[in-house]
Amino acid sequence: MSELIVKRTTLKQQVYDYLKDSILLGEFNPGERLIEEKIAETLNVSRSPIREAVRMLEKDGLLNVHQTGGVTVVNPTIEDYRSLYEVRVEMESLAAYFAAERCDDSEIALMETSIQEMAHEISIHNLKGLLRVNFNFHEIIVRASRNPFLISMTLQLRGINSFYRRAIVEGDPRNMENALRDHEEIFFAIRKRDPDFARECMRKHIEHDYQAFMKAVQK
Amino acid sequence: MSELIVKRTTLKQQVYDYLKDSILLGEFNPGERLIEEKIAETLNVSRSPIREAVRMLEKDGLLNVHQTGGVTVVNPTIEDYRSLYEVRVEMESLAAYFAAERCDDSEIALMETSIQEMAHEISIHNLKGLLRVNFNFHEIIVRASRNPFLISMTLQLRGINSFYRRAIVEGDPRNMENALRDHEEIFFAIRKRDPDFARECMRKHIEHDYQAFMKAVQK
DNA sequence: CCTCCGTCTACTGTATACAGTATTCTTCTA
DNA sequence: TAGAAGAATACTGTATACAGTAGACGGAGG
Repeated sequence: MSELIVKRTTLKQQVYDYLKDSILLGEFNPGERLIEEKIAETLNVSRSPIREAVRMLEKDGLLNVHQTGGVTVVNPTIEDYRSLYEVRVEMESLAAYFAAERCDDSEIALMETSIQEMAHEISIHNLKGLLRVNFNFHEIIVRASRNPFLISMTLQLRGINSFYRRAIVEGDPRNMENALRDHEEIFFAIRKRDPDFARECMRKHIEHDYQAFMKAVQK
Repeated sequence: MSELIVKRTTLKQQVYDYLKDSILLGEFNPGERLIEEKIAETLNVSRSPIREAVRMLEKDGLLNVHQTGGVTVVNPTIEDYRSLYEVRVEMESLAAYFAAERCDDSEIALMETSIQEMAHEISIHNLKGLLRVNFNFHEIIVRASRNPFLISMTLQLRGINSFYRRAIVEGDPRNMENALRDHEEIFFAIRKRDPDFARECMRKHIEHDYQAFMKAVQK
């Protein structure tokens, strides 16, 4: 019975998920070359689904194509991150604006829960949990924007952005306390249904994040 | 000798280009299902490169996956276009802002040329040329933003947006005259190196475009 | 006439095979 | 010892083969 459900996914999707997770969790080093045959062997699948997954990750901006064929894990420069944040600050601020206009009560409840969870993770110094719950808060807001393009593009940027992200937390514990305060502020603005204020709060928050990120990466 | 250059492209890339053009030029109808074997036969290639091209177009948002497998050409609703413009207005305005800060003289010259070409295409009522040169102007500005993420995402949105675009021109010839005036205004702002003004001009322009688009699509 | 069930077909998902080209390694020469 | 040429190897790009499944079609039972 549950087998029927299990079988409802394709190998190419599983490979895609596996590779994406591996890249984002740092199990492949930035700049490292990916060999189709090796992955095929590791996962016990043929190269066909792998090639398709690779093409998708390429479009996600997580893999670079070598002109001669073959792909490497993306290795963003400081300059790339500057560009990324230039766009991210605009997109997520816009998302906060729309979220304040459009989100429903259940989403507001989710945000509140997320903030509580974040406080908890901070108190127990759980790095992995912090990263997860932080991502989660932003995702709730972005999805509350009700704009599929904004959602997919923001999440794509977030993916690329999550490379050295753990360094932010490790670099200075107070970063996350500040982030929590930012989140609360954003949450209040959205709950008050004040789009412009929500937008400004988010803008400030992403700029804080940018500064923390840059400080953490300078190493 | 030139053969060496010619051979520097893969079938999957050619298939990708072919399918993308076909979709954007309306040679496949929105919602139409694409059959791998048919395309393979048409292009005299195997299904392998086609499958990879399809995965890329899927990520571009030009093909939808059917849960049972198989893909259909995307068929955006009015609501989708509203979402699209919500994002596009923000991204392209931001691009204009950065372009005013960062573009060099050669890019300014390109913009000027593009405007002249547009005036010419209007005077000879060349629909296809108009679409091309209009796209071209926006592309110059977006690239002048020097932000790779902004560039790729904006061009992606533009791709999806180019579906019913010809209807704008066909609907009312004055739309393009207005667009030309908008372009001039944007150009002056960028040449004056006035980022904020460039941003506002672009914002107004995209909003005009949105109105013209919606009016044209209501049919 | 409808609908339920089976078969048949068309298509996708995945594996495998093969050719061609980078890349690496080796060996020879200056 | 450095550098170049050539062979061996490692990968990719593409084609083909095969299995499984969804949907179409058609016939039997109500």
